[in-house]
Amino acid sequence: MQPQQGLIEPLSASEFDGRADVWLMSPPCQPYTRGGKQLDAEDTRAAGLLHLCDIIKELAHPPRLLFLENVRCFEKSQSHKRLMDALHSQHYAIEQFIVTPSQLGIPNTRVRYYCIAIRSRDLTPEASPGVESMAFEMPAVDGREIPADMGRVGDYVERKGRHLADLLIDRNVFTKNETFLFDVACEDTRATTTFTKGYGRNEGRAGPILLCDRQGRPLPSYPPAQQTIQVNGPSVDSPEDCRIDGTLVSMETYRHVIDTHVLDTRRFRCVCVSCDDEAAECVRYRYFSPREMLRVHGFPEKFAFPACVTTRQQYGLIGNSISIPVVAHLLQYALHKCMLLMDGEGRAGS
DNA sequence: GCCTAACGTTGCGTGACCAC
DNA sequence: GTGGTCACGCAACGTTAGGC
Repeated sequence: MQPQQGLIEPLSASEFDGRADVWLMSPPCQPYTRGGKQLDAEDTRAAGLLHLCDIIKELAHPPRLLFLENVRCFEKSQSHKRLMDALHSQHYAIEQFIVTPSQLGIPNTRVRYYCIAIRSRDLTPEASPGVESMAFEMPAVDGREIPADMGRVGDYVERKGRHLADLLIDRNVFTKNETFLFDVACEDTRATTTFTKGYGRNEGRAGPILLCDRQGRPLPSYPPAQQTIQVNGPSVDSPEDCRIDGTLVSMETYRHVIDTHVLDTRRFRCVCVSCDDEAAECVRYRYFSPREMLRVHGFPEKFAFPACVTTRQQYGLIGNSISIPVVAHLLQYALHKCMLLMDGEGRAGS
């Protein structure tokens, strides 16, 4: 089967019916993200997903597994309600997750919403009751344990190479933003904020920056106290009570998922570069390299962009990407449940 | 009211490329 | 050489929700 590119809206139900057992979806996030206007279903970029919601209701042979990824806040949207209605109409069993790579021991926060919908071949509502749930924990997969230890940023960064010096951030960035709390990571840091599409060009506001020396080599710990004027700040996603489909999720439940700054409260800091003595000159800050970002997102070491893709484009693509370990973990969980369901069907049919 | 985060957005300048 | 088009990068700016 060849990959195809095109609009979803012109396609009819017959072009989907019975064609695939698994649908993997990552619809545009702009209608739902806090960074946008949150036009939800009114945003033209939601049209493809909403069309698929209508299509699902019409299918005689719906996919057995449907997997969807989107930003946090999608779960509060009208589009989400339309999706749930469509899945309920086809008697899917629905599980929803709001999780982050830090729950798999990766020192990075990237809170995302995931929906896993599984459907039995038996069309009776009793067999697939359409139950939905929202979880803030990584599910266990076939009894395998989830890593309990949080990794260090030092496990993901490059330590050698002339290109590291090219990643140094101009000091004017810090003098222009004297009160801004940068997310400063060092080798020992065990939590970083989300890398976004604008990383590398939005003056350190689109993700974490790395403490380093003049050659861009990462430093193991934070600089002396006189290098900073403020060391505690708000996390990227502040804790809050979250109401999902009428159910209030407690702050404490949500907090441990999104509030990873409790792991390292020192890392949000204003960067003061006014002191230009020799000691201060030894401490610099740089962007993470595309390779380092790829590692944090779980891409294999052999992955490489085509030569024609500029560094800026690489930042944009990786910042707009998914966390592969998180998606892989949830897909393993979903496929394992599908296998169990098929086994049950086999026994029932024999 | 101010500050901050966020798979932002928009407008403008620049350079490459092509046709004339 | 000139003018038009396009892609790209940069910088400034907008939006919304939530914390303090």
